[in-house]
Amino acid sequence: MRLSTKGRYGVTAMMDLAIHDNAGPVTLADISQCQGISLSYLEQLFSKLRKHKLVDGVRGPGGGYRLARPAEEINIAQIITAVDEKVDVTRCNHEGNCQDGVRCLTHELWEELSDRLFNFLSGITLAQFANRPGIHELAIQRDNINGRFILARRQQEVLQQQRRAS
Amino acid sequence: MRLSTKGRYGVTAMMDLAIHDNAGPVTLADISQCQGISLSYLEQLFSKLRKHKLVDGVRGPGGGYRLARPAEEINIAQIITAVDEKVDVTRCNHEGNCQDGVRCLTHELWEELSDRLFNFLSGITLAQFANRPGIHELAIQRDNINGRFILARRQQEVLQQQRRAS
DNA sequence: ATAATTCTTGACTAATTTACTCAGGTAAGG
DNA sequence: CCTTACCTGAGTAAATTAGTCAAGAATTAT
Repeated sequence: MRLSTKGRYGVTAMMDLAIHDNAGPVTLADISQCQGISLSYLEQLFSKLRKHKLVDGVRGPGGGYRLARPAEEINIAQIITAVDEKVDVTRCNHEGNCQDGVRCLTHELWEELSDRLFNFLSGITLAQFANRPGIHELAIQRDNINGRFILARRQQEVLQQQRRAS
Repeated sequence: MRLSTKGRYGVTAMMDLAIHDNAGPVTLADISQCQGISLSYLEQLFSKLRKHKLVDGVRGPGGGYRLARPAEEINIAQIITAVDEKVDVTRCNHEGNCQDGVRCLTHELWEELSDRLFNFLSGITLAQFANRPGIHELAIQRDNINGRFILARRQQEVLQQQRRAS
């Protein structure tokens, strides 16, 4: 049982967008350099994320990608199915023709397993992780190390505004 | 996110053993023919299952494989880790050196995900599925169709004994 | 004994999937 | 109109999967 890098890269990148959500679009070049993922590969992944309405692309200078919805409404299962095509452990893709055209003895097991897996992953949203205490501060540090100065500065501003407000 | 056939075959085959647990050892040739899995491939899988003390091999005529422990004490996670090597979705195998030797921003996410996945799979035992109502009767039907007459007969006897006892 | 049965092991391989690269677009902003 | 950045599709090396093939070792039935 494993998650392909596709799925993992997808979630990691989406987490990046979620953390910088209030600081404007994030470029793939940034994510690529910062996380050590090939740019062209990221483009493929984001093409799928876009088709599944999870991100919006903003073209031109100052552009990049941003979440298509609030981070509260995006969960891990959505991301993984978008880039990885499936969260399904049955042999027959839920069709029930696993053994000689009939459902095998363990078909129910796999169905139940898939469903419970999916529910489990659906219950975890981007917001749950992005809003953890200290994660934004950590992200700013990282961004400065990685040369994402503009992003780090905008992020810092947002944070200070929030502090003044509270 | 997917389960390799290795993991699925492993669990399916173990389920077969669990269902026939009280009817003596099951041969790989039986499982192979009945479930349409290559014999040599099954041998590889069972070699691993044996090394992980999940099954016992009984050589010679009338031999086969049987569960090394009660079905209550064998869970899905054990089987999958035995044949599939891992239930881990981190990039770094829990080592925390995902990004340039340091733990990446989402390392905790993957750790938590892996742990929860593992716990989830650990909670499902072979017994839970093998003891479902009607599953033994269904297995006997299947066995007769598939020419596993000896196994079917022994199974039938055990069932009748249980009925008399209750 | 010896033949039949079944597990046991290891080396080898075709096919598929993964994780990319490359080469060319297209849209938006300055 | 030029730079930035998204967007798309085709191709490909490496790894993994899902096997095959061949030989041997232990056990039981005759």
